[in-house]
Amino acid sequence: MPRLTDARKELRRTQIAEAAVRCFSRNGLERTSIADITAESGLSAGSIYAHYRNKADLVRAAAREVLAKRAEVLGEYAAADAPPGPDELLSRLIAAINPAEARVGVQTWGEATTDPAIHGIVVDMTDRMRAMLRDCVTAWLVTVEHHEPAEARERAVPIARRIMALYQAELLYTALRTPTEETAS
Amino acid sequence: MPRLTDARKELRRTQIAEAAVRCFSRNGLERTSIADITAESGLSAGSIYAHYRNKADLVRAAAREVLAKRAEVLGEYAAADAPPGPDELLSRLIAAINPAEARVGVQTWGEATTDPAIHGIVVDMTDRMRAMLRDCVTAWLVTVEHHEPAEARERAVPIARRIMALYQAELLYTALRTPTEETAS
DNA sequence: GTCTATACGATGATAGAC
DNA sequence: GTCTATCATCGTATAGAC
Repeated sequence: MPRLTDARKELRRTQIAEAAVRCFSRNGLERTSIADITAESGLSAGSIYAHYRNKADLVRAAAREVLAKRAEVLGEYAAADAPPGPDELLSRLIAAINPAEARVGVQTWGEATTDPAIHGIVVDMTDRMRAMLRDCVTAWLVTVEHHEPAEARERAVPIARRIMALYQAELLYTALRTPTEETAS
Repeated sequence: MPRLTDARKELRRTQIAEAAVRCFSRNGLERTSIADITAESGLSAGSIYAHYRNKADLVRAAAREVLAKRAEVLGEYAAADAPPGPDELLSRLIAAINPAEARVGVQTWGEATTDPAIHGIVVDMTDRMRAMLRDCVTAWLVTVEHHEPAEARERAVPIARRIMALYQAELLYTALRTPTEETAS
């Protein structure tokens, strides 16, 4: 198996997915047509269908990309030497919010209410983020607040849940209050 | 102007809108076709278009209905003699959440990120709910906590904002964790 | 792998009878 | 006002050349 070819293939896939995300951010998941994505990516319909089975497949990939990027930011904080406290953690998460991705994120929530595939992705990513937040808070409770590890792990759960909730609300706020940017051309 | 006729007309409108909400709850805003709504309401396409200019108009009406119902529940608490504290207030709001309406609510968030009309409705209703929460908390601060009215009004703002955020997160949680009910037939 | 051109299906909306 | 039947449009997906 030629790995180089695989790498190029994957590169094209993300190129298409990123163009799709820009379209979604502007026009929404369903209102975006394949024609819109061809215009945004510079590729053709045939090329897109060579990389994705159908539109739903592309939407799933785009959803994963957006949510994974959010989780990634969080992962960096979790691995930091000096774990930030709950307030600081929330502040940093909020500061890292990108308006365009926030819009697609909220659109993903809406789609998840009816589409099982998207639902799975959203629930999975949300659970993963919450687990990372819990680990982050646990580390803070132990290192800075000098709690016992067992007790810290226990107390971290509701705190992480609260941070997640406030973060989601802020994401919604950003998605609704930030004007859609025009096409960069 | 015959008022009776107007009343009947309005009744039909809500009948259609309620059928639409049930469809939206199952299949989403965009995936629901006019045919779906005719099946659910028992009416015909022609009849629906006699009451709504187009599908977007119907979606707007449905969005308003769902959000207004949520605001209505809150209004009752605000008018109560013994104003509930922040925690109690949030608990009651959460207890009043209806899974089907939660799903449609989250769908409207997604739609609001790209549709100006829906955006206006959502922002308007959110602001209105937050204002009611603020009044509710203010009343509690004055009556139960014996704060000065002026100070209470000041301190109520961030508290109301926090309640709203946690409520929205809970709404999302319900929308995603509650299975879609089958068609009642 | 990528393009152009096209087939096919779905859906929003309308016309006209009752 | 409500129905049935129909139209026109749009968008996904494919076929076939390069």
